[in-house]
Amino acid sequence: MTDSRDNTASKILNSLKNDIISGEYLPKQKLHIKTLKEKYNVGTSPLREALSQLMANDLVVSKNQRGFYVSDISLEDLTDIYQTRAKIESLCIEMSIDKGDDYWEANLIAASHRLNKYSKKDKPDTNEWQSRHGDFHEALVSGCNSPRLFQIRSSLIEKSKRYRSLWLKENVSNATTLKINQNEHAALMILALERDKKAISKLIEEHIMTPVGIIKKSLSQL
Amino acid sequence: MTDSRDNTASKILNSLKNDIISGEYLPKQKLHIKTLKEKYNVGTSPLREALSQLMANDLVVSKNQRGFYVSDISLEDLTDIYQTRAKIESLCIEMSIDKGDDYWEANLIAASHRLNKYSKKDKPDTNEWQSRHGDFHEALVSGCNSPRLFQIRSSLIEKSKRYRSLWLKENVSNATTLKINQNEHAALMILALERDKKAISKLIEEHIMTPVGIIKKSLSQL
DNA sequence: AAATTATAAAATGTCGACATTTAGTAATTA
DNA sequence: TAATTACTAAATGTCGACATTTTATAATTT
Repeated sequence: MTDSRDNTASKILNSLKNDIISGEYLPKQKLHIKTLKEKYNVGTSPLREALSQLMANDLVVSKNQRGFYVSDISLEDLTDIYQTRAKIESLCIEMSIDKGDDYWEANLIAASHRLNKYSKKDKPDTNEWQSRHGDFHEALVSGCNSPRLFQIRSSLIEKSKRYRSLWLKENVSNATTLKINQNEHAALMILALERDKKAISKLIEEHIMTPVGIIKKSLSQL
Repeated sequence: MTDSRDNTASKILNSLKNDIISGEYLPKQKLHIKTLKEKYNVGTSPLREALSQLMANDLVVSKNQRGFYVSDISLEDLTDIYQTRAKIESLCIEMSIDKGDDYWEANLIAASHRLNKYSKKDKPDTNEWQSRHGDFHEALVSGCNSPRLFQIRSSLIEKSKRYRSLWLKENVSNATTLKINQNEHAALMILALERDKKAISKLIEEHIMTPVGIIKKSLSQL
């Protein structure tokens, strides 16, 4: 992943981004230049270049002469992110249904099967489940074939992951996530194969909004 | 706009962005560090920080040890940008219709009036018309009230402006732009006030896609 | 002459230093 | 004691220098 042919700024960008998304740095936390330089073993320039890119991604904010901070979160933003994400996902799926071919269908069925099997496991590994879960949803939208829309989707997922991470930090167990919507996934696949745009739009929006209530509750008591 | 309390990187970012969007720097054109430093009278660090942010905005790309380039354009990307933009705009308007109140309606009527009046003028100034045109479309979506969706919308508009600029560069006259869709705007307003989501979605998507054919033709013969 | 190699020039990306601004602490005053 | 001021320490943002890589040019070889 981190090609040695990449420059320092690119390499450090990923580390920093992951550390912010995973919640290692908390919202509003100051990102001291000196500390980061030592932690990631880099000089000033590449570090600031990475931070500049994160600013453009809304993960970092900066005030002149007062340095960089992890961007703040809020209940309003949580709702806005997830709602927007739901609408975009719905859009992607509708376009998938319009354009998706046999390969899209086959790939979707396969991804669904992999997720289903793993969901029924006794002691499922969270990372593996999340990976399969992500793959399933990607299979759903993969027929849409719009790079720009995908980019928007990815960027929103990144931002929502931040909220999810912060929530997971509070709740050690995440059995909730795994159980909440097992049958919804099956329903989504069926509706996709039936090319029922209206029904699948409704369902996917609800599906994506499901965690919001839980995260909201957890977050508001901090 | 360019606050003196901003740092050098922020100030130069806007100039650079505008120069790329307006087509002063052409697609694939190399952005020599030394040249830019002299042109904008800045040092290495803030310049590279600005370029880093533009990378995150997809206006600039970079290869390690081979510097920065204005990101390329293509017919496929042109179509993708405008199509995505059309879908997003449609989404914004639908949400506007759901949430828009009396103030939204009033503001929309006012913006429509300002655009209409100016469109009937003898010798309209292009900039003034574009300003009023932009205001009208913003009035349409302003009820949607989702910062994140607005941000996506702005970013797409920026990217589409690039194509429009390149096209304008070829076609000195832009009377086309002004005349193409005068009555569509009136229709959009009426449908908005009637809260006819289905009809307005269809119309706005067509409306936004209108320039694509023209730009495509102009661009493909370069 | 075409292709390869060697050499020179130019450009990139990184670093550490420095001036300037901000934040923190102690001293002063009311 | 609380509030204001003066001072010190820390941190930021910018610059120019330097090592490394790439590109362009000339020389060599087949």
